[in-house]
Amino acid sequence: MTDRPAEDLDYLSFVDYAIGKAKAELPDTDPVAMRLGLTLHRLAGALVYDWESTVHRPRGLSWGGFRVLFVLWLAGPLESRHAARLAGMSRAAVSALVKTLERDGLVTRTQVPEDRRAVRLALTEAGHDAVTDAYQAHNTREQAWAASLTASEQTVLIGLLEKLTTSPAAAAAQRLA
Amino acid sequence: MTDRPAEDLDYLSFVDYAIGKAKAELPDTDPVAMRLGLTLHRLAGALVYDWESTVHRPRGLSWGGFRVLFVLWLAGPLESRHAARLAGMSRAAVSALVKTLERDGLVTRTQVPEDRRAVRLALTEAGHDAVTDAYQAHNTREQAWAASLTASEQTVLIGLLEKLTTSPAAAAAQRLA
DNA sequence: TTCTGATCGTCAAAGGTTTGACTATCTCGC
DNA sequence: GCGAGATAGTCAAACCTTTGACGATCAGAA
Repeated sequence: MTDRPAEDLDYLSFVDYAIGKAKAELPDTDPVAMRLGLTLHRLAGALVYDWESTVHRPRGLSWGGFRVLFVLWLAGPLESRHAARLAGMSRAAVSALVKTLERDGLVTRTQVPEDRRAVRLALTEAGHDAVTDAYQAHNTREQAWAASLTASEQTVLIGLLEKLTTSPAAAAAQRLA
Repeated sequence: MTDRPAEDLDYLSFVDYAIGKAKAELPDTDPVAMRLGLTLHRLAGALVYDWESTVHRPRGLSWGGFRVLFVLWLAGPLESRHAARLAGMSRAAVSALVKTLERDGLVTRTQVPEDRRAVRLALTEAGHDAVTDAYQAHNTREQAWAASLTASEQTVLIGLLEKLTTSPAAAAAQRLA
C-alpha cells in the first residue's frame, strides 16, 4: 500500500479513502455501515451549518434558540419540560435559552397554577413574528436542498430515514431519556 | 382547528403535527422539504448521541477528539490545517482538541521543516490503539443501525445522501470554507 | 396525615465550538 | 532582495450544551 498524498483529499474523497484504509486495518469493519454513518453525519452537519449561518445567526437567533421558538410556535404554549423533549435538548438547555429569549421579548414565562414547580412558556407577538420570518427562510433553504432530488427520490429518502429513526437501534439510543 | 394536546406528542409524532401546523400558518411552506430536514436532522442527532454516549465518552474521548484521531488514523500524519478540513472543523478547534490529545499521549506535534508556521500531527502508538479500539466499537454501532435496512435499501439510502452532499445547495453551503 | 420517592426548573462546572484578532512565516511580483 | 498580501497556528471571548446537584413541589402508600 503506497502512501498516497492523503493531504490533498477533500472531505468527500476522504470517505472513499477512509473506508479502504479502515477495512485494511480492521477487517471486521462493515464498509457499507461505515459509509452510511460518515455520509449521514457529514450531510446533517452541512445542513445545520447552512441553516445557522444563512438564516438564524443573521437574525440574531442561535440554533438552539430557534429550535425552542419553533416548538412553541407549532405546539403552542408548553411547560418547559415538554419543550425540551420536543426540541430534543435537556431541561437545563431550555432553561438557559429561555433566559435569553425572554430578555429579547420573544417568549414569556408564567407559573402553572396546577403545578407550582412548572413554568409555562409561550411566544410573544414578537416571538411569533420572529419565528415565522425565520422559518420561512429556513424552509426556503430546505427546498433548495431538496430540489436536488426528484419527487420520488425525496419520498424514498424520507421513508428510509424514518425507518432508521424508528429502528431498534434508535430506540436503544433513547436520546436524552 | 381544535387544540389537540400537543404536550403529549413525542418527537416523532411531533413531525407530522408540526408539518400540518406550519402549512396552515405559512402556506408557502414545502411540507416534503420540511419533513426531509426534520427527519434528517433528528436522525443524525440520535446517531451522534449514540456514538458519543456508548462508545467515546466511556473511553475518555470527546466526539471532537475522536474525529481528530480518526482522520489521523486513516489519512496518516497531517498538518493541522488538513486535519481540520478533513474532520470538518475549524483550525482553532483542532488546536484546542490536540492540546488535550497531546497531554493524554495520543498525538504528537512536530514542526514541519519546510514551513515553520506549520505543525505536523501524528498518532502515537497509544493513540493508534485508542482509535482502533474506539472505531471498532463505533462501527459495531453503525452496523446495528444499518441492520434495520436491507442491503439494497442501504445502497439506495447512501446514493441519495451522496446526491444531496454533492448538490448545488451543498456547494453553496461551503462548510468552514 | 405523614413520609418516601419522584419530578420540576435552575444553577454551577466542565467542556466543546466558532469567530475574530494576533504573531510569525511564507509567496510572489517588482 | 524586498515589500504587500496571504496563510498557519494560537489565543481570547462569547456562546451553547451536558451532567450532576440542589431546593421546591407533587403523588401515592401506609
